[in-house]
Amino acid sequence: MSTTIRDVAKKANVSTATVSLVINNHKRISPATRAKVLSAIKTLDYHPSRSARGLVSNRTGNIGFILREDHFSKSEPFYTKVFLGTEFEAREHEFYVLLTTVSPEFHKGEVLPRFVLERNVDGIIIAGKVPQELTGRLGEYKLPLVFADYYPPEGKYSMVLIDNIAGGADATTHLIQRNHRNIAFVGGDIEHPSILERLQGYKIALEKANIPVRNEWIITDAVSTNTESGYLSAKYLFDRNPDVTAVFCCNDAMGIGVVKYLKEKGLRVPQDISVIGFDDVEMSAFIDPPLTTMRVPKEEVGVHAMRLIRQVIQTDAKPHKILVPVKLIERESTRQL
Amino acid sequence: MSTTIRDVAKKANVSTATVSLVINNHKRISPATRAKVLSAIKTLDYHPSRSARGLVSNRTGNIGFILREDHFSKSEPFYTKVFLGTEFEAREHEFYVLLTTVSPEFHKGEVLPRFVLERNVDGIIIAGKVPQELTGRLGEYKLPLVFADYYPPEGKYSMVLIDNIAGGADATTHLIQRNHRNIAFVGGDIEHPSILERLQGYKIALEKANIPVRNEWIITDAVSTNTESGYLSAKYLFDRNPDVTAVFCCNDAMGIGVVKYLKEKGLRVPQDISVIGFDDVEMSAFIDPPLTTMRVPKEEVGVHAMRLIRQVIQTDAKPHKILVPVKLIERESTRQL
DNA sequence: TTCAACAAGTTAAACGTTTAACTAATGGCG
DNA sequence: CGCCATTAGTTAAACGTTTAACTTGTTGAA
Repeated sequence: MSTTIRDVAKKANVSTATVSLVINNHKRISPATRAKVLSAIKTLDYHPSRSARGLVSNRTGNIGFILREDHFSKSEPFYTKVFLGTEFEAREHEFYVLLTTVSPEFHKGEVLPRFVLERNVDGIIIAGKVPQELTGRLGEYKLPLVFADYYPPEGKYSMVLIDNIAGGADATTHLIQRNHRNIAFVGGDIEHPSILERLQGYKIALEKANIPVRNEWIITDAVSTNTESGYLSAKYLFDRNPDVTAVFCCNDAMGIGVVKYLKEKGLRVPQDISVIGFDDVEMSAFIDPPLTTMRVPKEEVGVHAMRLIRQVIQTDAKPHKILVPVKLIERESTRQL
Repeated sequence: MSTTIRDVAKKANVSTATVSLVINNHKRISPATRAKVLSAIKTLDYHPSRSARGLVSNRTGNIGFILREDHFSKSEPFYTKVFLGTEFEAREHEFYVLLTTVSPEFHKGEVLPRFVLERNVDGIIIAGKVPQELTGRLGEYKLPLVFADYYPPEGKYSMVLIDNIAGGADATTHLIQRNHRNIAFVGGDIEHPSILERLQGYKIALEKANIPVRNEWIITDAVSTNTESGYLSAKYLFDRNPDVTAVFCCNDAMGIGVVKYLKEKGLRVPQDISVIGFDDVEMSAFIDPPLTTMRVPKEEVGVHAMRLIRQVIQTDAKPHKILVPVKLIERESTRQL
């Protein structure tokens, strides 16, 4: 078949153990032998078999990446980009990422991702909100776990999060600085920590500017955080509160829905109503008007997650938290009042 | 550690070979023993180790999925959805998909995806256009290969393709039926077979309707097929050909760019110019006006690709080609002249 | 000179499966 | 009854690595 460690050993006139030690950068090898072995490896184009390695060392070189089905396939390639960042970082360090999606209603009986059961990963990155049942069950296996853009109620894991509070505050402040006072917040699924935090930021900014927080301007009862929900939330909001002049949307998808509703209703953005989103999805630059938003560096989140999981695997360090900052991107959906 | 085949064998009072045979559905086992073994497996919650299996049987249960970096991260989650389809189908059949991206300019010296070198996949799905150098090099390994939404110059592989010719013809016919005669085609990167085929469909439809094909209405020299290129192509087109009344864009991304240009120029869509796209990207429904387009069932492409690769692996059948039909989605960017 | 300490490498077992080759039991047929 | 075929299961080798334990050779301090 293909070349094995034995072929290399023979060619370099050493034992297979030596070859293995070279591959794994063991110190017990002299520079001379190391060079000899490396050259043999190169000329034979040898690559160790993953399966064999995994079998004996219990390190597979794979990282699992778990994502909710609907998060992956939704129009915003948010988690796709997080995944991409993970992939880049993984490649640098000879890891592979096994992506699997889970259904949003992961329930008791459901089987865990196969890579867990078959011990085919060294650690797992969980991106986005996933059902509690899943994280609970996963916790029983003592696989290293890292969360990205979400964290479960029990806080014993490493995670990389977006600085949603600061972002939410910055977005709101942007509107306040443009003389808006009647600023609404639109966010579905308030259960999601990220969204809750953006709301927190909103409140913090208002309070700092001495503007009272009014609950009727905070719409958080949509089922989901997509364009459709944004549309419906906007309808609900403006039917009851015609005096609102600016809307901070918890993400661009909802923002786009809000804009859509406003246009249908005959209100102009930003002349009549200012709208700011969050995420800086690519679509946002192309809708009419281009959406002002908070840019979230998605790939970076993935890169950090991968670094964290490697850390956890190699040096079971204690839980660690990374906050990735966001940045205001001013386009044309907000204006001075 | 975790439970092994030996634990199961002991519990069921049989040899490990028997357990293995049961797992692999071998016929040589009596229903009684089979039941006994299965029950032991269940109570012990046994799952065979991937690594061990892979080592001895040379079947890893993994399928590689190769995609160009820029295709994966681009705003249209086209290939993301193809991947998702693959994942669904894979899960049904106990396969795993290892996704890896390659750089668009894969050159001579560059290393192949690691899952190839480390024999960690049983077959590979290549989605979208990839550098020739890559497919050539991959061909040397005799790994089963299946192409999705692209095929390389040498036609010895199985593939699943979108019926671009019929789709291109249908899109063009849609415009013809609405009395358009001056219909342009906008498509970047004509090297891509899909786009060439859509252009073919365009020509076929025109000829069938006895409308002469005019080369100055066919813009195919953009570097890429994104929104930016669509914008530039539209500029080029309309600067020279103000008499064009409808544009068939080779994909929605370019379509959106075209619409953007037209609006900036003060032309209304569809009152002044009709625009039709291709792909039915989710964004298309949300731009202003919502884009008429040809819907491509993306997940389905992935599902078929996965089925094909399984076929090739299990029964090295001869190359096989699947055509997935597309469907007109009429929205508001086209109108009767 | 002796011997402990170290450096550099080797030996061989182990990882958890699959599978070819073998065995034992049973049944059918002349 | 004797023999062959068939069925149902077992034995043991093999897959390609890693790694603990061992060996051999060298250095340098007492």
